[in-house]
Amino acid sequence: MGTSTRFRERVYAAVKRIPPGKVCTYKTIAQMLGCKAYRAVGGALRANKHPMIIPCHRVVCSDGRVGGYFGRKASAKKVKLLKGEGITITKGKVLGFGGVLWR
DNA sequence: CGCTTGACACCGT
DNA sequence: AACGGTGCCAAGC
Repeated sequence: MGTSTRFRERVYAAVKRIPPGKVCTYKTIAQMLGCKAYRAVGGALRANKHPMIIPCHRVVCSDGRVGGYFGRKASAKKVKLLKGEGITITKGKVLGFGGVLWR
């Protein structure tokens, strides 16, 4: 494992609870942790070395845009993973965002 | 200990 | 709708 911090572990714990076919936002994760560190949440996910265990592809932007993946602003891989769970992405945004939003 | 960097969010224009 | 500036906060140097 890479550098382990309490903050990151809290982020990972929250992300692991997102069920397949649903998405959550960086903002919501931060709120669950009791803070507004939206960007720090992205930073924690960027450090995630176990995407198969921590489903970070289910974390998207608050306006429905897919957001980044593995340090990149955009990723076809992230879109593919989401589509594989039944989520439709149109023009880089989650279709029916409110309906697939978890929590 | 201080400055910079983000896988973001929000507001004004 | 699309930019651009500002704010949030952990991590890295």
